[in-house]
Amino acid sequence: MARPRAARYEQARQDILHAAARLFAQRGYTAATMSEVARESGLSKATLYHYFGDKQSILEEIALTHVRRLQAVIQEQMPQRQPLANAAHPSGQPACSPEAAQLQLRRLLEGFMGAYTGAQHAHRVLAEDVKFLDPTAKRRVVGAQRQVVAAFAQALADVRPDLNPKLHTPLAMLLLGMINWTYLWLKPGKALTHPDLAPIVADLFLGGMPAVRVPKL
Amino acid sequence: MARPRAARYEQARQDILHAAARLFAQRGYTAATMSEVARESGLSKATLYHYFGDKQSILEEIALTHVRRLQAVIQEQMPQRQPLANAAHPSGQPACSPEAAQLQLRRLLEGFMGAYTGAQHAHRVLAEDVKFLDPTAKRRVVGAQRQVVAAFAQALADVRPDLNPKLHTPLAMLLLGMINWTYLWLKPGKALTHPDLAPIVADLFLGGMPAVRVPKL
DNA sequence: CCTACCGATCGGTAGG
DNA sequence: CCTACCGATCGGTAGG
Repeated sequence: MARPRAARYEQARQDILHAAARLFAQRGYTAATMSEVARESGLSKATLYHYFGDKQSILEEIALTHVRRLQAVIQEQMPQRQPLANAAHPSGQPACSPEAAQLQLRRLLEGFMGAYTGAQHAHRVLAEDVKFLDPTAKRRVVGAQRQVVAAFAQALADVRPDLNPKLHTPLAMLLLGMINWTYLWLKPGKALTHPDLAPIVADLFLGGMPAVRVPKL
Repeated sequence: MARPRAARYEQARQDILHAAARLFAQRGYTAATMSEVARESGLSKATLYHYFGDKQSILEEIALTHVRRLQAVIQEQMPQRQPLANAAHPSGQPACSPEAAQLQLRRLLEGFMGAYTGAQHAHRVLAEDVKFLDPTAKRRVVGAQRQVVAAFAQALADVRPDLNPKLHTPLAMLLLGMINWTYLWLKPGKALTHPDLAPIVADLFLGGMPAVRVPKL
C-alpha cells in the first residue's frame, strides 16, 4: 500500500468530521464538547488537537465542505455560467429557452437532493451554526452560500424572464426554503427520501411560477 | 392607575422575553448568557431569577408563546376544525369546496405572515432551540407544532382531495419550509415584507399543486 | 530528533 | 434588587 500514513491521517480527519457534524447538529455547536467529539471519533481529546487546531476549524471544514458540494452541483448543471464568482445578481438576459431552463432547474433540484442525501447533519450545521465562525471564516462560507442563491435566482430568471428581476432572489429563497427545511422533518430510513422529493418540488415550483402575479414593489 | 405592581411585573417579564429572544436567536441559546440577558433587559442577573426560575423556562415561554400565536391563526381561519387536539392526521373527507379551500389557504398564509412580522427572533428560537428543552417542555412545544403541521396538511387536502393522502403532510412541510425559511433571509426594514410574501406564496403553491404528479410510493 | 499520541491539568467562565 | 461568590465544566495544552 502506498502512503498508508497519509491515508490513516485522512481517515482520522474524516472520522472526526463525521462525529462532529452529528454532535453539532444534534446537541448544538456550543453545547457539544470536544470531549464528546473525541469519544465519538474513538480518539483522545489531545489527539483531536493533532488534526484540528481548535473547535471552530472543525465547524468551518464541515460547513465549507458541504457548501462546496452544492457549488459543484451548480457547476455541473449550469456549465454555461462561467463567472460564478461574479454572479452576485442574475444577469437578466436569458441564456437558454424556457424548455431548457425548466430542464435545468429540474436537474439542479435532483443534484441538490442527491447532495442532501446523507448530509443532513452537515446541512443543519450550515444552516444554524455559521454564526459561531470568526468573521474571516464566516465570510468564506456566506460568500459561497450567496453564490448558490445567485445561481438559483439565475435559473429562475431563465424560466421566467418576464418577471420583475427584483423577485428572482426572493423566489430563489422560497425554493431553497422548501428544500432546505427538509433537514427538520425528512428523516433517513423513512419511505420518502430526498431524491423522491426532487420531482415533486420541481412540479410544484415550475407549475406555480406562471401563477405568480407581479406585485407593485 | 390600577394594579401598578402587577403591570410593572408583567412589563419586566416582557422585557426579559424580548431581550432573551433576540440574544438566543443571534448568539445561540447555549452561547447566550444569563448575564447578557440581564444587561439587555436593564436588570441584574439576580433579579432575572426573580421572574424566571431558570434559563430554560425563558426559552420555553418564548417558544410556546410563538407557537400558540400560530395555533390562534389556525383557529381563526379554520374554525370548522373543532378537534384540533386530535388532528394528528388529515381526516380525508373534504369539508369545503375547492374554491373555499383555496381561499382558506390564502387566509391561512396571510395570518401566518402577519404572525411572523416582528417575531423573527422567536421564530428562529422555535426552529433551532427546541432541542435544549427538557423532555416535558419539549413535548408541549413539539405537540403544538405538530398540530400546526396537521392543520396545513388538512388545508392542502381540502385543496386537492384527489391526491394520495400520504403526500399531504410532506406537501405541508414544503409549504411551511417556504415560509419558515424566511427567518434566515427576510430582514425587517427592507422593501419586501412578510405580508408582501403571502400572496406570492399562495399563487406559487396553489398554482403548482395541480402540476404535482402522484409518485409511486 | 521526528511523528503520533496519552493521562492529567491548566486558566477562565458558565449557570445559579 | 445588588455584590459576592459556589460547584462544575468548558476549550485548549502541558510534560513525557
